[in-house]
Amino acid sequence: MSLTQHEIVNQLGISRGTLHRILIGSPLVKAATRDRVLGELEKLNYVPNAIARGLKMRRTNTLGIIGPAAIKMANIDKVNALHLASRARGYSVMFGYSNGSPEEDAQCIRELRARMVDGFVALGRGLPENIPQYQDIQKAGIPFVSLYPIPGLQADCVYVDTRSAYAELTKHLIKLGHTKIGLLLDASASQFSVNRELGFRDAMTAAKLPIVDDWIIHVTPDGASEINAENGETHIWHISDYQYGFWGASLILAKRQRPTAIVCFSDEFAIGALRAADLAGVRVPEDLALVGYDDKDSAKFARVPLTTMHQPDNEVGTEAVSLLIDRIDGKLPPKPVVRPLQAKLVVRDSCGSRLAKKR
Amino acid sequence: MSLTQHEIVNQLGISRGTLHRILIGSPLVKAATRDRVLGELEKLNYVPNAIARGLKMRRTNTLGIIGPAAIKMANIDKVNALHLASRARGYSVMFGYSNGSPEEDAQCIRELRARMVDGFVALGRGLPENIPQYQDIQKAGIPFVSLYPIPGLQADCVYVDTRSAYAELTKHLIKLGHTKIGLLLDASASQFSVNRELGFRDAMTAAKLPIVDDWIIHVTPDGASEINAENGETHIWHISDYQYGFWGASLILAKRQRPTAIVCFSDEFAIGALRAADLAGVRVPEDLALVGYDDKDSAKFARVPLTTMHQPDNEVGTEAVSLLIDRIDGKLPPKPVVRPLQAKLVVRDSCGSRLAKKR
DNA sequence: ATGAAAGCGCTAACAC
DNA sequence: GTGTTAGCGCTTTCAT
Repeated sequence: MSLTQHEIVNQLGISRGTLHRILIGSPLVKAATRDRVLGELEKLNYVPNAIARGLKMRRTNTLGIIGPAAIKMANIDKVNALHLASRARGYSVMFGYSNGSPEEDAQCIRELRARMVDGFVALGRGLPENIPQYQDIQKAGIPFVSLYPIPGLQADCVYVDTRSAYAELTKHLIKLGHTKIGLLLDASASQFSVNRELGFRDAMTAAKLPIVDDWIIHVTPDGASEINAENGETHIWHISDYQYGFWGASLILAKRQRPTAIVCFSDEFAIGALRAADLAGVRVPEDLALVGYDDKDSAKFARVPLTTMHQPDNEVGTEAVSLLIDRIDGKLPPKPVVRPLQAKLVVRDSCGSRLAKKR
Repeated sequence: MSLTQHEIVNQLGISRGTLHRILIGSPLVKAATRDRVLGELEKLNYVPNAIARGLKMRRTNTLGIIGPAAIKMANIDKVNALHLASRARGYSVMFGYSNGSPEEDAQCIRELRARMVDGFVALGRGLPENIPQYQDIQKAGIPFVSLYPIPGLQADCVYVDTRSAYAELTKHLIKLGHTKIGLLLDASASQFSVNRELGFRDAMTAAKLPIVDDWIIHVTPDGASEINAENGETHIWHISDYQYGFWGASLILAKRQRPTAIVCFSDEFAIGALRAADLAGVRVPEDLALVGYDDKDSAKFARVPLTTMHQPDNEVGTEAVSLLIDRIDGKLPPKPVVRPLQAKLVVRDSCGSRLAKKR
C-alpha cells in the first residue's frame, strides 16, 4: 500500500491541514515549510489515494462509457479518441461492457454508478431498446452525453451526421453517372441504419432517381433480406461486418436486375461486398461501384481502395469529453447542447471516378 | 446521488449492523426483518457505493490494464476477452492509456494505483523500455500478470507462444516446397518481433534452409515517405500495420533476388503486402506465398484469403484474469505461474496449398 | 438477534 | 500560518 497523509504528517512533523494546503498549492504556507515538504514528498514518492478523495469530494474524475460492446472493433477509433481526450483533461475512463441486452446494459450502468463515475458517454449500437437505461441516467441527474442522436431523449449530443454523410456519398455516385444504386445495411433498427437510409433516400429523391426496394438490403445474420425480429441471438454482433457485407452483396448480385453501384454500411461491409463481387466475377468498379463509410485503415488497402467517408473521430472524442466535463462542472445552461459534425468524402478507386477520368 | 445505508437505516428503523448482515446474507437476522428489508431495498433500488466499499475493504474489484496503446486495434480481441472474463468474475477494468513512453507509462500506473486497482495485466507492445515500470509494480507487491514473457521479470504470465507459432507457420511453407522464404517484421525490439524471428529461424534451421538477410525486413516508419502527421497523429504507432506491411513487401519485391514466400508480422502486414504484390504485378499465391498471424476477421475476406495462425484470445483472457484474481485472493504459492498457450494454423489460400492440391 | 462505534485516506471548515 | 476536527459511505469488532 502507498503512503498516507497521516504517515507523512507524522514523519515530517507538520499537520494534515498544512500538508493539504501544500498539496493544493495554497499560498497560506510558509515558503520554507512548503519547499521542505515538497522535497520530501518527491523523495517519498507520495501518490494521493484517489478512492478516498473521490469519496470525500463526491467526484472521482472518472467517465463511464456505455453501450453494447462499446469496444467493438467498429468503435475502436472513437474509443481511442475518448480515452485520449479524457486523459488530456485529467479524467480516467471505465467501460460498461455489456452484450447489448437491456438487462446487462442496466447492470453495467449500475456498476458504473456504484463506482461514482462523474458522467456517462453513450457510444452504442443506436438500438431503441437501450433508451430507457439512458433515461434513467438522466433522471438521476448524472451528466450524460451521447455520440448519436437518441430519439425521445433531450440530451447533450456530439455526433457525426450520418444522414447527410450518406446523402453526400450517394450524390457522389449520382454525379458519376450512376442511376441504379443499391444500399447495404445492418438489419437492426439502429439509428445508424435508419439515418444512413434516410440520407440515401434524400439524395436519390433530390436527383429524381428511382429507389428500388430490391436493392435495399437489410442484412440479417442468416443472410436473408428480411428483418428477423425474433432472432433472439444475443451475440449477433460477434458476426463480422465483413461477413454481413459479403452476404448482402451476394444477395443483390443474385437478383435478375442489378444496380451499378452499392452504398455500404461501413468499410467492412464494402470489403465483404468486394469479395462477393470478386467471387461472382463482377468487376469493381467497372461493373459495380462500391462505397464504404468510416475510412478505416483497411479501406486504403482493400483490393480496390475504397471511396468512403472519413469521420472526425478525434473531434468527436474531444468535443464529447469537453462537453461532458463542462456539464459535470456545472458550466453549462440546462438546455442540452447538440453538436453535429460532418464526415468528409474520401475518393479512392472503388467508386470508379478515377476510372472515369482515365477514359 | 444514490441512497446510502444511513438513509435506509433511518427509513426502515433498523441499525446499520442489521442492514449490513442482511446485505451479506448472514443468517443472524430474524427472517421477518430480513424479508421486509429486502423487499424495501428492492423498491428503493439501493445500490451500494463501491468507492466507499473499496476504501474500507482496501479492495476495489477493479483490474488495471496497462501497456502502450492498450486498446490499439491489434489488441482489440485480447482486450475484449479480458473485459468479458473480468466481468464474469465480478471485476471491472480500467485502462492506463499511454503513448508508450516510459514517462506516460509510469504516469498511467500511478493513476491506476491511486485508484486502488487490485491488480495489473500488462498487454503492451513488448518493448524493453517498459520493463522498469512493471518491476515497480511487482516491488510494490501488487499482483501482476503479463500477456507476454518479459525478460528479466519473474512474473505470472499467460501468453501465446509466438516463437513456436512462427516455427509452425514457416514449417507449413517449407512443407509446401518453399525454400526461399522471407520475413516481414516490426522494426521495434519488442518481444513480439524477437520471438517471431526466433521461431522463423528455428524452422529454417531445422530444415537446413538458408536464411537470407536480404529477405528479413524490420520495417521502420521512415521506410517510406508519408507519415500521418495531418491528423495530429504524432506517434509512430498510429501508422497502420497495413502500411508497414505494404512498405516492407515493396522493399522485398524490389530486390534482385526475390523469395517465393513471406512470413508476415500480422494479418494486417500480410494484407498490406498483398496490396504491394498486386500493384507490382506479382501473383499471390502463384508467384509469392504470404502468411499472416492473428486470424482477424479481415484475414478471411482479404483478396486472397489469408493462411494465418489463430490465437486463443478468449483463453488468454480467461486464464490471465483467473490467474490474477487467484493471486489477488492469495490462493497461489509465491512461485510465478507461467502458462504458454498455442496458436493454431488456419490454412486458406494465400500460402498456395490449395493451389498445390489442384495441380 | 441487534446496536454502537471506530476507522479506511482524504478534504474543508473552523479554531488558534 | 498552522493545527484540529468532522465527516464522505461502508465494514467490522465489540457490547448488549
